[in-house]
Amino acid sequence: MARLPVYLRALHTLQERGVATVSSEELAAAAGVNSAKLRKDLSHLGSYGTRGVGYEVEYLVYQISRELGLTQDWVVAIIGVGNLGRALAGYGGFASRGFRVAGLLDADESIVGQEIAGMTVENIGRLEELIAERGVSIAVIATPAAAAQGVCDRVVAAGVTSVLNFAPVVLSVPDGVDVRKVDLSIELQILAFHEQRKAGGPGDYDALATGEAPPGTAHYVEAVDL
Amino acid sequence: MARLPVYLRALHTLQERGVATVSSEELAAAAGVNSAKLRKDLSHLGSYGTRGVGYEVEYLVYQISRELGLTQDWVVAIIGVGNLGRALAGYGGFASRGFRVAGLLDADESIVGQEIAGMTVENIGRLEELIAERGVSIAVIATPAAAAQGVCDRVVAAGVTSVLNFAPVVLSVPDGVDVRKVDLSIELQILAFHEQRKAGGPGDYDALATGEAPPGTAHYVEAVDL
DNA sequence: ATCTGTGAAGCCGTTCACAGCG
DNA sequence: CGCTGTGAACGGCTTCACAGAT
Repeated sequence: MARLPVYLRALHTLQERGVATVSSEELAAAAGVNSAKLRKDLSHLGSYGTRGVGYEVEYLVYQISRELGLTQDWVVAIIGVGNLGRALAGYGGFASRGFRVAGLLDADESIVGQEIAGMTVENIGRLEELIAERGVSIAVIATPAAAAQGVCDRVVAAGVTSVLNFAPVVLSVPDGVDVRKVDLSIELQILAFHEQRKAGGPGDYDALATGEAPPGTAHYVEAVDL
Repeated sequence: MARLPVYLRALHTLQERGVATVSSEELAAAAGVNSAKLRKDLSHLGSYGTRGVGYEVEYLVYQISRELGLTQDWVVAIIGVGNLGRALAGYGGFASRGFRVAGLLDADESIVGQEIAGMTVENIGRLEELIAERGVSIAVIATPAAAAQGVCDRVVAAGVTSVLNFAPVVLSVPDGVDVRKVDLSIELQILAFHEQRKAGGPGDYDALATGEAPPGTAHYVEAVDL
């Protein structure tokens, strides 16, 4: 379930506050979901609650971590060390607790060799070699769009079966490989859509009503990528 | 629809290649969805296809852009200029075409005044003032988790009704305000979950089988934030 | 009495399959 | 004949509501 990480985060917050036990109602509120949904989700992991009382926070944290595979370490490589790759590499929490960054790779010779967040950027030419040597199982693709599919093909050929893609392209991969995508552009566009609905935003309807520039002329807003 | 931006991106790619017309089948493949779904999605915008032929790329680009509200400019403020905020600010495509970054704000005095991507970082104390002056309608929150809710309350009070949240917390907002969340941690955890399922990953089951550290003892993997 | 776990109902998005238009 | 647009069937997720455990 995609909601387990959210529950886990809420539980960690409770844990820090020293809370020992939560009801489904409270936890659901903290996670921003319906309490029935939360109970059903948790019941799929087994019966870890106590009727009349609630869930023991610490125990539940452990069970969800186990279910998510977070009790073992995952070796991550970040490919593409532009602004975003740097931000990812520089984030402290990324390197610790569960996800270990074992490589920063880039194709740009002027970036290769730079020290970033305590790691040296390596040449993407050594990609296959590094993946094998270090046992990388998750690749984070933070390259420009044009390079993403090629990089993806290579990491997959090298044995990686999980890819987190920040490039604004739809990656095609063989069966058995998981791709997840994070796309700022799409999030912004969805917000713009809703924002427009609220305001009944005049700007554009005016333009259309006056017959100003229908289909033709130029690109209307191209996608915004990271 | 959350898929429209994906279609739009695929259409732009086709446009660059000089393709004038696409069938639902082709476009669906490019966007990574089922063709029936694509046709249904597009039919909600109106009848923009031609039976026996397909869709005219340029016309469809315009219609989807309109639907998404991308024919008007959206004014964005980025709050929190850490690694991630910097990456967002530094991305060229962000500043252009549809989303205009009108402010970079931070609470850290040592960052305020710095020039980043051609903009000067401003003090978050002036948040309300800047939002009003510049007509900000979308706030991007890239602060640490602890500050996010406070910042969110302030931007909402200042009139912003769309928030893109990168902080690893569930923001609570009044009705009528849209929040979208981008959370690297959750994406990685979901990947780890699937990865574990594939391999039948021995590591952890071993630990459990040998009775090693059940519930108690320490935090198992805390959430990873940006 | 309280709160979990869950059958059952309801709802919504997806997919099928074809009618109808070009 | 090809391809869109769409009613209808399907399936999964969500929510309700309550039985049952403590």
